Amino acid sequence: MRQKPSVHTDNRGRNGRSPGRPRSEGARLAILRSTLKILGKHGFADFTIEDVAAHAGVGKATVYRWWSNKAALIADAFASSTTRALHFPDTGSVCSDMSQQMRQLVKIFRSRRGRIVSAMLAAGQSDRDLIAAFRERFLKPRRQEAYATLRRGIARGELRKDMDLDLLLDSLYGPIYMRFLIRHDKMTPDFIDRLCELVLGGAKPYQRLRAAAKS
Amino acid sequence: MRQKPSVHTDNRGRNGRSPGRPRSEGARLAILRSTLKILGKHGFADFTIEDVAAHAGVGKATVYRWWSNKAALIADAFASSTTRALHFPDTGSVCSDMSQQMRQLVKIFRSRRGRIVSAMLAAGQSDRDLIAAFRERFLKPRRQEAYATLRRGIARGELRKDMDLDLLLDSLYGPIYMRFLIRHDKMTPDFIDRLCELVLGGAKPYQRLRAAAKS
Amino acid sequence: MRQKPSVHTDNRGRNGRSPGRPRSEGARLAILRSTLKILGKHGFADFTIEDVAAHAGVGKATVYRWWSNKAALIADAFASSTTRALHFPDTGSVCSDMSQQMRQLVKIFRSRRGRIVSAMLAAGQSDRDLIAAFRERFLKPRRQEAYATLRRGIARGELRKDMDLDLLLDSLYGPIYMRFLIRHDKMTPDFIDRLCELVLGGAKPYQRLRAAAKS
Amino acid sequence: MRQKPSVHTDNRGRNGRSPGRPRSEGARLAILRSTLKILGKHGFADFTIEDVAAHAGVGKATVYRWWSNKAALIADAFASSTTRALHFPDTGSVCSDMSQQMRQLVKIFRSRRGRIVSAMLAAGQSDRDLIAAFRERFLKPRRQEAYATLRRGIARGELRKDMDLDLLLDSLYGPIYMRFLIRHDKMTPDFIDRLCELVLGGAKPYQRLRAAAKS
DNA sequence: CAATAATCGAGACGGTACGTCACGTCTTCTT
DNA sequence: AAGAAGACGTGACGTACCGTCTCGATTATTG
Repeated sequence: MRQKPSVHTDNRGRNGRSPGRPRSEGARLAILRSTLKILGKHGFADFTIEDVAAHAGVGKATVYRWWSNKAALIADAFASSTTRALHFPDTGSVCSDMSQQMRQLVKIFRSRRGRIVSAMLAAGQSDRDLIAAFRERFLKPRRQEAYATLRRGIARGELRKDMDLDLLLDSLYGPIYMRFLIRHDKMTPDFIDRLCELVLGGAKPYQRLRAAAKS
Repeated sequence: MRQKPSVHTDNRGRNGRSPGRPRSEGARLAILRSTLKILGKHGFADFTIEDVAAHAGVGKATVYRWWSNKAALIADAFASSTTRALHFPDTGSVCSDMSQQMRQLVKIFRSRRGRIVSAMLAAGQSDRDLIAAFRERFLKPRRQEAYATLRRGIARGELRKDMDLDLLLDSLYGPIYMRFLIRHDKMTPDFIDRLCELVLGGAKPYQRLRAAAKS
Repeated sequence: MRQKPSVHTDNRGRNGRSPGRPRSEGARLAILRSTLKILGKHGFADFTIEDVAAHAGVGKATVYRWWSNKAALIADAFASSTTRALHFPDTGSVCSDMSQQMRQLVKIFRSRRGRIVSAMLAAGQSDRDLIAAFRERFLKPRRQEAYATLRRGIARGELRKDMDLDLLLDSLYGPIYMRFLIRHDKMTPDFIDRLCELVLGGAKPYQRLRAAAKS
Repeated sequence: MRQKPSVHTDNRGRNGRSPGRPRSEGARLAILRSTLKILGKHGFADFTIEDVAAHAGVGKATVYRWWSNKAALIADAFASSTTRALHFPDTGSVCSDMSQQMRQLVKIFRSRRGRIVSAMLAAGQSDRDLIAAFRERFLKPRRQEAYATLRRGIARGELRKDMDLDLLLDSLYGPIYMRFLIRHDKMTPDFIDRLCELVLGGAKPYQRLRAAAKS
């Protein structure tokens, strides 16, 4: 994303190829991999394009040819690091569906890849394209799945029909992001469980409240 | 905070003053003001000490003499910008107590001072001292007040007695921070209201659930 | 001259032609013309092969295929710019023979082609092949003609029989080159005349000195 | 010479000093010395500011702070390398006065310092300030002395009273510069002697010609 | 009142990374 | 096989800030 646009005018011929030497896929991958590695190791503060190029065995100009600045490179690298294993299970209970996925997210946040996420969010605070990339590439795809999970919960009568799903999701994930970024408190599995219980508890249909109260 | 310690060996004489020219209060204030102004205008990305010094009409060395690095300066400037008007009212209802304060917070986040907060959180991602300063100077003082507000709610029977207050506060504020930093959704008063309703709804005592359901 | 030799192994077939596409004469000429144009306009300092190729509508590789480096290209371009009109007349007097040719040389030096000569001499200071090319292609051919002119003068008794012709020619042309390169003084026709008079005056046979003195 | 002018606005106070840290004389000298050393060793072609800075143990910015480009640096370095030993003796004969100095010049041209001169003249072909510096700093001072030497010759009756001294000097030095730059012939002491004889021979007063012829 | 001492603005210092440019080579498709 | 196109690794360019330093000037306490 956010490559230098002028370069990408689509002046390819009949056979669907631009003239000239084609872009080196090897260089592209090496750059993205080095970006992730360096971000994960040193964080954003001493992340230099020069390091990336050297580590990838690539000329600096090749980096700048395709990514207009640090932010674009980080966004692309982040997006390319296909975050597998963040899918939502279907256990028959919203609460456990959500908490299982949230635990996976926390696991990522605590891993070396978490540094990349925090670097991206940090850099995004002075680069609207970058934060937009985070939303589009990371947040949105997962939200789509989350909607489905929550709708199953509604169908099963676990959640109110008129619930604002975005509000609900922010209430579930906001606390995680907050603890991740401000680091004022732990992100334990227990925290996740009680968080789900609290928030999803507030989203129960009113008729179920009575039943819950009776039990 | 975090001044260079070696310089401040306490060799003051009888009358409680060091010899030599005393520190210029004017310079100190000019530096802090310039810091806030530049952070508010350009964010953290192109915030330079050189700019601060020039803008404050001060030598660079004067900045470095009193603040050991960018982080210390930002933290100090941030702390000095006494955030008035974030106290918690006592209306007799947790929900409205909290939502009123949260609305004030959102108002700050949307103002030019919000850029300073986001700059601080961004910079904090690669500087543990800085994020610690944010916690100590900004988060903690307000948390203390918040605890009191919530405890009043418990006393009034609006919240469960065994409620984890930190979890509850993170559930209330996390979504705000998340929307503030990721900017994926609005931070309207209505959002605050429904957020309080949802989360505090999940924190009601079980006996009140029955009552609520009946009504 | 000085093409890359390895490429030019003489593997031509029966009909005296290599297989494959023949070299494009159009490209060759366009490159040489662009070289001269750019050298004449900008001098050697910001003369780039990239410019030449772009200006000639030619791939960079085509330039490098036929000229091993900048120097070779400049030398070739310079040589190709057939310097017409620098022959020596035969007026019956060495002095006027020489001065007429020297005036033509000065006219060239003062024209746009002069920039090319000075670029070549400048570049030659860090490239022995280039300065050698200048000698072989520009200086030597004219020297051959000059020798003939001077020998006619000797035959006519205008110059000493044992005169060192190279010394004499350097004494005549050296001052021109010096003023051309250092630009400390004018290169007027009058300068040429008095230069010839001075130097050729010193080359007169001694017996003529008496005669000259008597007159 | 040719320092960045804006920096040098003379805003010094009463006591004749600008505010701020004064320029480091050590750095200045180290840079000039490194410049000469590198030019003498590698010539102009692979003379880099980066090398100069590294070799002088100096930041690149310090070089650029005081010299706006390569040319200015070379000119300054060249000028600072006070070319001792190019004075004109007073032997009582113009011919030997001149030839002795010219031999010294040739000795310099053939030494490592000759590379510096040729680099300067080469670079001067695309930089009028640089060639001007050569004239002002190198050529002119020596010309002043040369005029005196020649005038002594006139006074002694060795040269014509109305001789154009600039023409005469160019006729003497032009051939040396030409051979130095084009390298088509030797610069031996014998060459110098015969050059002086030829040119100064052409500058003798007419009455002396008779005498010379008689002998 | 002089001496001492620490701070002040200014700005040069040795560095490091920046983003750009041209080098000379290469890899593609076209002629 | 040579052509145009254009990406490649390399390395110097000139700039911007970093954090440190060295000036003269200023402003206090100490003797």
